[in-house]
Amino acid sequence: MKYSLDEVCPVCGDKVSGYHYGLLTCESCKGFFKRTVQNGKKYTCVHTSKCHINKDQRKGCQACRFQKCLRVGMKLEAVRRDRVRGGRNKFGPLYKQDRARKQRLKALSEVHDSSTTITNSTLSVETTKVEFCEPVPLIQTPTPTNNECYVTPSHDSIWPSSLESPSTSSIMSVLPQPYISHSPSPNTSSLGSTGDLTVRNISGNSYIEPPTFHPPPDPMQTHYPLLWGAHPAMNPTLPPTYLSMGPIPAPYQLLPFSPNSVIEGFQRGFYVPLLIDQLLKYEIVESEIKTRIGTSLLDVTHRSDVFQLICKIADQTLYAMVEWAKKSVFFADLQVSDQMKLLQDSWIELLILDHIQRQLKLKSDSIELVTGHKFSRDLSKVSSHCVITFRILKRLMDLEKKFAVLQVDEQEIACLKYLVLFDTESHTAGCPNVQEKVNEALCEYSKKNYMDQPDRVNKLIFRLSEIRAVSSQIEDYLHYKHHEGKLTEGSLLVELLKARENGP
DNA sequence: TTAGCCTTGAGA
DNA sequence: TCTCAAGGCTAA
Repeated sequence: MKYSLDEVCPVCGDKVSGYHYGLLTCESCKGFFKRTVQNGKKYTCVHTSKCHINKDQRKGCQACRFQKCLRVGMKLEAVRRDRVRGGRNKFGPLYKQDRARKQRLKALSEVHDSSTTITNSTLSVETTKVEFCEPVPLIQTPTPTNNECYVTPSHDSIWPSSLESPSTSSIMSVLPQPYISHSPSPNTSSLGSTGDLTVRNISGNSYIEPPTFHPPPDPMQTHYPLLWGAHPAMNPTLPPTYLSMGPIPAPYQLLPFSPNSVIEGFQRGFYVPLLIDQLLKYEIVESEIKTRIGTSLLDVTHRSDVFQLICKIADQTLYAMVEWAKKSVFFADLQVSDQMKLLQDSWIELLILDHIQRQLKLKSDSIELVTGHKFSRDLSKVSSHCVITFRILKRLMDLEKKFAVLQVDEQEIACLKYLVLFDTESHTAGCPNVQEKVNEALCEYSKKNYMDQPDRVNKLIFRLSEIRAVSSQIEDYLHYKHHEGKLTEGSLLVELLKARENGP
């Protein structure tokens, strides 16, 4: 099988040699993944579990390399327990499907080299191209902490054999896995398993009363002024670039989701566990974001304007997201260092979920941004030179479609956001079992309200691994754009991007 | 330990 | 019979 030259290993960027353990990877990552799983290797990241993996640096950190293998979708269950050689496994149809999809994409990008149409209900229609760029190798500047990750040997695997993997395997890549563990962060909260939360039992399940909100302390503002210290206008030490970008964002307004929403656990005819109701307590007000973006970027007529617009929207959404998180159940009581760690790890995925949520609400034929700008969904109009952008857009739209098919509701989205937010690799002591609690509530919600869809939660959880894969691509793309000088220094987006790269 | 090449064998 | 994704081997 020949693979096109632009096929790169999603783990390290090297040339792919074929499908290995679930996806197209290079020979070395295939071997690395196999060795790791077969021999039950235990790796420790000497930095912050955020080492950037590329062809040159892939040998630098085994822990992060293996993490990335899992993150991009390499499948543990494809490593054979019995080590039998040859033959095919159950992923054959998956590979076939993926191959067909790539063929279609390739055909599309070869045929079309025109532009993406951008329209706005209030603006004149202009044509522009969405930019395409390949990611470049990145330099990681780690700081010392201790994070480890290990796998149990494949002969101890829970899979009965390589050819029979449980249907729940997709969950393994998202929820805390028996295969992977991380040593706790040195900066951990004092909150215990339930801390000062009140646990009450409803229908055999435990739900958590919301903790009282304590504003996080300020010491970290010095290091993360944008993330934790409101707006740069309040802080004259910050670079002036951001200040020139638009109106000063006041603290974001967060409206209660639905003041009288809980009536004995029922909401709009749906049974809603109290925990989910708490997750929905605050929601980001889009009009606020729009207002703060101002009018400077509304007249989008050029491709660079589009990128700037998207960055500005992301930046302002991030401000709102930080405020949302800081007021949210579980999160509010964490130490600031833990809060930041969680946000640093999840902001891209949260942005993706936010974007998908908006598209689900609008049900529009085009992709609609918070500013009202509309983008055609016709990928054939994306320049064929921009392979990465094409792939990101395609994957985002595929994801969105899957959410639409499932008719994912806002309660479920709220749960997914929390699962993403608390998908910490370091298992900080400040947020024990949050994923488990949210997962339980989601299962309960799904069981009660979608009785005809017993595998609905599995499907939802699987979407998270897809979101994670796209976020990884987006992160690489943003690093490239940053390297190119296309991102605004001093913006929250850049701050988070750097924090993710460098660690705290 | 890594990574490139080799061998194997089920399924198309 | 061919393909190709598993595991194995081995030089660096």
